[in-house]
Amino acid sequence: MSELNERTEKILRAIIQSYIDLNVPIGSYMVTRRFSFGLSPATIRNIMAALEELGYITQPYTSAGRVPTERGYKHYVDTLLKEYSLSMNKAIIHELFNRLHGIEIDLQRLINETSKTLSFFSSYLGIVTPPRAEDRTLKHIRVIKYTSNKALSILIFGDDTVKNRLIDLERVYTQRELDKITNYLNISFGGVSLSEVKDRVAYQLSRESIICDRLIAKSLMVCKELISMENEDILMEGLTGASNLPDFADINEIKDILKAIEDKHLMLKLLAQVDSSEGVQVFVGLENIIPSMKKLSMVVSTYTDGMDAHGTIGIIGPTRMNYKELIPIVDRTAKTLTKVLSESQ
Amino acid sequence: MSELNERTEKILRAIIQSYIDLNVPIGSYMVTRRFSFGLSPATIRNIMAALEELGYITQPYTSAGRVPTERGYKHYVDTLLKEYSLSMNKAIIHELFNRLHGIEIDLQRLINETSKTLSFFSSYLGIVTPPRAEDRTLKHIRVIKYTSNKALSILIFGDDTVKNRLIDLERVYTQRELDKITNYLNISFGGVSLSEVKDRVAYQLSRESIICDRLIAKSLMVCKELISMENEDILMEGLTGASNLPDFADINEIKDILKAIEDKHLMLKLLAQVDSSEGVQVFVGLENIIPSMKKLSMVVSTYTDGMDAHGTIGIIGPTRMNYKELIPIVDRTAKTLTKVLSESQ
DNA sequence: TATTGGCACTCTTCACAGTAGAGTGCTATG
DNA sequence: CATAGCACTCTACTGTGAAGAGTGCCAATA
Repeated sequence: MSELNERTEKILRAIIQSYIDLNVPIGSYMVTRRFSFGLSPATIRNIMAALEELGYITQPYTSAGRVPTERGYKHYVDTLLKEYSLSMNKAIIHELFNRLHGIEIDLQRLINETSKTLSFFSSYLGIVTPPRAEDRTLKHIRVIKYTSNKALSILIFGDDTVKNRLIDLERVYTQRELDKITNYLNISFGGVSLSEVKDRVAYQLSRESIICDRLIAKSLMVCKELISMENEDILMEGLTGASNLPDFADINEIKDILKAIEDKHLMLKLLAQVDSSEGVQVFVGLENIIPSMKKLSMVVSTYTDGMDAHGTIGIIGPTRMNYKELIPIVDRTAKTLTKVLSESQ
Repeated sequence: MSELNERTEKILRAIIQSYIDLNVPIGSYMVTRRFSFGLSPATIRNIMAALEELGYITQPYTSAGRVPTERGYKHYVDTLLKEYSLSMNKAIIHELFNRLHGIEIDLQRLINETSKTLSFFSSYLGIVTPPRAEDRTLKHIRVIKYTSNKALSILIFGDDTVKNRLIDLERVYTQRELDKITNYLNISFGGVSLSEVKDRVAYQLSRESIICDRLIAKSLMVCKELISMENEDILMEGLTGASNLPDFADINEIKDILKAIEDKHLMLKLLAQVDSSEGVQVFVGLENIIPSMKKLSMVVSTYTDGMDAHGTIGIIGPTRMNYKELIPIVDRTAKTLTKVLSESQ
């Protein structure tokens, strides 16, 4: 509660919530009309002056209403997250579940649908990253002869998704040899997480001069190549209704978001900030990461695939988005996604 | 040349090109200043009145300059496509090639990069569809035992891309049986296009009661399932610089494009119009397909993957986009893509 | 001492009017 | 047939003034 007493706190929240609802500078009279604090506008005025002094709100110009500052939003969001008595409309919960249920089979589609759903409920940009490749475990590896100098390699992951690639061989191998490679790889790396595999391959390759077994060396090279293809960090977004919202009447906000979408690297940089152990996290004002995103905020949470890997979901919207409504939505979506994925195991 | 004589034609083109350049209603005086026709404004005025009569241009209000109508644009584009003396900046050709060269390996990335490139050069929405799955030929099929009731099926296509999926088996098969299935499928469908495979599977399944060979029936079922997964029509887009362009100062145009992106179905409906045998095609005013896209146009062309399959690339932008510049860009991009794909075979 | 009503003041927003300018159509003329 | 001239139209811009929302301060009050 820091430097604010309960009443001041309440009024700050009233101002911020009003501003979020109306998108208009909030004056003292406005506050008394919308909330029944049993206080006169004059009193509110005094408190507002104090809140301005403390940097929570500000006036766009002399004798205008007050608008929350970044600090104000941060404080507001903090109290929201602390209380966490955020309730949700039953209908929304239901709709949410329905949207994600029944497409467990295809992770890609599920991720896609999730981003659309987030976007649909928020009217802003929905972002979803797939479960981090590095966390996924390898279940089974197979290398099959294809042509004389090409082999088809297949990775099956813990969640039964499959990745594969044709790899070039520098000499002719028999299927028998390939089976030996396969065998070795499965024994070494079956059930191991990709990041672990990476480390082990690097270590073993460094020792390889001692072992001197050509086939095993080759196996490791194959493995290295296979894993390297897992680095791509796909990232889905949706901007479904963003264009409808009056919020975005200011064209520059749309431009800012579009600019963000353009550059996946920026996005990843943004998501790198997310702590996977916590629940919902809110980042108000993204300018410390991307200068042009000064007036944008991000609400994120993490989910797991029911195994070991976790991914990130969230939304990006204007700083003055409706946190009260959106925090539970992101929270719920993350939980629903985790549930759906766990069940499909 | 229809109802217009050469001089009138020239002036119509001057007006449209000026409007595209300046985005401002074009008056008679303006035309004489920007082009040296050796005619006075008064003469131009008479011709303009005639052009308005014919429906090629219109006045936003009494005594304003003229603006092209949809009909005007169509006529303009037709003459552009007929002449086809459209030249391109060497630097752009070079840049274009560089962007697409060297990533032949990964079709997905190539498509992605192409859409970004189109978007980059046009500042509008770039669209690229992958080579039509139905046109692709099947090179090799394999079914591998995975667990007692699951098998891993692998399709290798003519272009060496690989698709796979885990399929459920209703009883336990030995690898020997699966090999037999594999064998049968390869003999039947190796080198055949997917659409052809589809037909044949349907036909053979209808005759299957006669053959009565359980394994073959199962093979066909497997094949059917495998192919059905090929139906997804992925579609990449980019909107890289669109937000920078002054054209889009009108927020509604951005909204229209965003709305289009939202709905892949609409997009596919749009692209269904494209004739794969022709070169560059231009669709002015997309309202007959999607009402909200009245003020948008599409410039498209097709490419092939060096084998039998062809895909579509193009851009969608405001009706008053710079066709003169963008038609060659789309044309060139399609050709570059075809070239890059053919070389990587 | 905290709260409140009253009051003068500030700043934006909106409507309205007036003007400059670009462009037109028409007509008379070379 | 092309053109110069002219009266006319409509927009875009500018400035002004009034309405309104809101403030800060001060004195009165519980």
